[in-house]
Amino acid sequence: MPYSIGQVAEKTGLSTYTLRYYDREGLMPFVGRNAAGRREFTDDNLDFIDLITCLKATGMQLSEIRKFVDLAMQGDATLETRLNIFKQQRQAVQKQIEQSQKYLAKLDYKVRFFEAACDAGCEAAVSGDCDIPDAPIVIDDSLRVNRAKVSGR
Amino acid sequence: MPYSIGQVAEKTGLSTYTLRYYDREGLMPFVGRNAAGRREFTDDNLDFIDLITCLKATGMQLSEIRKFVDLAMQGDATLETRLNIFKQQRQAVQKQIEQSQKYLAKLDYKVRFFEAACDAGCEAAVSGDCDIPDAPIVIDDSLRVNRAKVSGR
DNA sequence: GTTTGAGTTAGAGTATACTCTAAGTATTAT
DNA sequence: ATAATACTTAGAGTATACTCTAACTCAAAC
Repeated sequence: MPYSIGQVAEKTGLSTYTLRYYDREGLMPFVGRNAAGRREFTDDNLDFIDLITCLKATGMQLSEIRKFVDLAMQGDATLETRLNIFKQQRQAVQKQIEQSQKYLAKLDYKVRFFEAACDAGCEAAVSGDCDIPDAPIVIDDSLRVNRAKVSGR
Repeated sequence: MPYSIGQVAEKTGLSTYTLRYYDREGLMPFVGRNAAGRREFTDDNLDFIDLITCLKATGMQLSEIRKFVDLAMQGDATLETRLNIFKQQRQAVQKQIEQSQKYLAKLDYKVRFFEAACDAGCEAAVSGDCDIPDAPIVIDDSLRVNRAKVSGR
């Protein structure tokens, strides 16, 4: 039993607007139509939409995805080209993750910094170097604004 | 010695257009001007721009960053609010990394699948389940299109 | 049989983040 | 002194990816 566009919207989390837009942009040339001209999605189609979502979410533009879809429709002659696209995208995602981990370290530092600042009652009392993400955070107690007497000690 | 907008563009990789746009959008209320009305960036300013870049790159919209900047300009009274923003953003990045790792697994699977397909000469010979990212990939040799006699065996 | 709900298209509108142009001012090099 | 270069602003233009509207068709429920 094929799925209607509304059912696919539910399953994928994409709006029907988005699904039609993707179709218009040539991202879903494989989707069939019934006698009344309505789209009929198969389970295979859903898998392909998941792949589109993966490529999109990892930073590939719709125009690039379109090129990939065109290659896929050409069949086995484009196997190597498609392999290379996936190799490249995999590498891109690896780099993205590395970069995200750097940003995470920076945000970790900021959390520690602002925890110390909240503790001291002011930013001026806290020093440290955010460029070395796990650098020590030093509180100058002479600058402490004992806003809230902190528990312990 | 303060930096001109062009020097900051070089250092940060942001264009002068983008820097002025960010300034206009209220993301850099801390940047000073000289007698001629030109922007003068300090090293501290550069650090803050790096932070903006970090928040932006981890998915925060300029309008949200603007709110954070406004809080930062209000000083110590907003320490806790800012701490919470960083806690939240850190969590968001952790989730992003987890999601990216799932996408990476899917792409890994696709690479293995297309390597097998290239080897067999056609997609039809290859089966597997991409939803279980490291599922075994099986080649049906009876469907092999010996396009290029592959080395070995 | 007619209302309701979901689908269809073409095309307009929106959001976000730039990116550039034009007209002008200031600084530096020759 | 003048030419080149880098800055200033306001505001227009662009890219990407949706998101919605209007007018219409079709199928099922009452």
